[in-house]
Amino acid sequence: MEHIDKVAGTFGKRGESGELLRGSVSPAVIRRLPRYHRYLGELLRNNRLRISSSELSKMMKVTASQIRQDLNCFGGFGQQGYGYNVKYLHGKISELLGVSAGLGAIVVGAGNLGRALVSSHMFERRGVTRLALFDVDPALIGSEISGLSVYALEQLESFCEQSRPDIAVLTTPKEAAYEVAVRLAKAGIRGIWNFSNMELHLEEYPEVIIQNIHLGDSLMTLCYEIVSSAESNRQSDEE
Amino acid sequence: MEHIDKVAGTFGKRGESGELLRGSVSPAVIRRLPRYHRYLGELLRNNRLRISSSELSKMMKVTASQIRQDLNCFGGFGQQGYGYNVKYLHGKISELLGVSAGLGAIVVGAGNLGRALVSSHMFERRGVTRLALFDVDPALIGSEISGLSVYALEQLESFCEQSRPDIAVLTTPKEAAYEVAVRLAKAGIRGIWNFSNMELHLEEYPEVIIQNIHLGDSLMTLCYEIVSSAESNRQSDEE
DNA sequence: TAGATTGTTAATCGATTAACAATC
DNA sequence: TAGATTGTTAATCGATTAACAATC
Repeated sequence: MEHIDKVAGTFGKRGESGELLRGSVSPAVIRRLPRYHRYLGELLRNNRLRISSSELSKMMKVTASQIRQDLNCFGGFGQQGYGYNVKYLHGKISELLGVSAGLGAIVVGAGNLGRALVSSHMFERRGVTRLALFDVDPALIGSEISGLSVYALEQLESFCEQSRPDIAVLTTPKEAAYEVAVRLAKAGIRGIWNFSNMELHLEEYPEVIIQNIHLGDSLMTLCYEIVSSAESNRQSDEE
Repeated sequence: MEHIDKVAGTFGKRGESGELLRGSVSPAVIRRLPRYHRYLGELLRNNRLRISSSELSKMMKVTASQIRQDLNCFGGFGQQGYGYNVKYLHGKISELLGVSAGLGAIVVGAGNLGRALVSSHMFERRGVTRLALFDVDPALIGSEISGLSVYALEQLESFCEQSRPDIAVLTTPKEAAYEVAVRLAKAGIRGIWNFSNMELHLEEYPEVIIQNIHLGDSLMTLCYEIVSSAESNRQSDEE
């Protein structure tokens, strides 16, 4: 493994303080990072020591060129003639994705979706600590879901002041979403993972990073493709 | 409204049998359609009769050019000097997205996420009928969730033969996903909305459309951005 | 008609792929 | 060393934006 230590010491686009530079990387590349992370995690579990961009490209159904190009945005993670050390590369991408950053998350809205998300291993598996849930329903407040307390929404600010969560998962009805988002922003939240069906854009708080998720949009593109494929079949039948 | 009837009769890229052509439209455009649909639905609820690409562009934070370019892939839905008729355009996009196609969906896996999805209004709101759930847990089989029966997974094939669902929402554990997907493909499903954490690619059944959803990936890009913004703050502090 | 706004072409920008020199 | 495979530059492709003629 000594060659990897050498690589790590020699290459890599780093800031003065040694961390990896992320600033100027294109969104397209960033969106692909979690997928690399997943595949490398799988290889790691299978005890693979090394992988070449060409073998990985076959597994992931992307070009080897893209893999090399993407990884190189963050530094030279591989080695000519050898490929990539799976453990090392997985670790580097983990680092990029903040797996070791110790982020904490709260879930606002303890309905079906809130429960489903908080009950999954999604957070812990990615190094994110689940801290608490919040809801307005008196029947839920004070109860426990998946080992976490459900607090009253009024307690949001005091909780944030004490526990400084980084991420808020928003699963409230869309009517409440904007108000809650502003309260979260004021309370110093750093990112909002928004599943409420209201698209959020907090112009007043540009420092808060928002991911608007619309599961319905994804269902609709699936429907589009189903209906379109039916149509093209019908058309080729007619020919 | 007569001008719109005229537009509808005069323009539009249509096949011989009159339906809208979808075949050659770029994926980037298709992914944006559901968002147009949402914003137009909102305008419709607010009783707006017409909208120009430039006003819509301000609402949606995209360029007016992109809106016109996108909509024109499917035909001339607007009118020079007037803009777009909200109801007409919303209807056209609904049609494109298959809202009126009468698709039916089953949910395989009645865990937290399966329940959450099936309990939302997501399907009916988009013209998709929820038909049933399937699970292997004897405690769930025979019960009802959100007004739908939970069947044993063994009944999948017989149910599909009878009710011909178009879409299967897959929320099984990842170990089961591939086998279930193949069974669904054999049973004639047309699309799989895959939330299991296994990426599906059914090479043997290219006619089956698969949408692999990885919520964890989206969480990770949020983490990436949070950690990166912290880093760039730190760096500018140092200067 | 005059003003507005689309539809559409051309120009720009960004992302992907190909190719190959560097190098392990 | 020879073979393999990266890192990186150049070429291609696709998507976005700008501009304006067509036209309602």
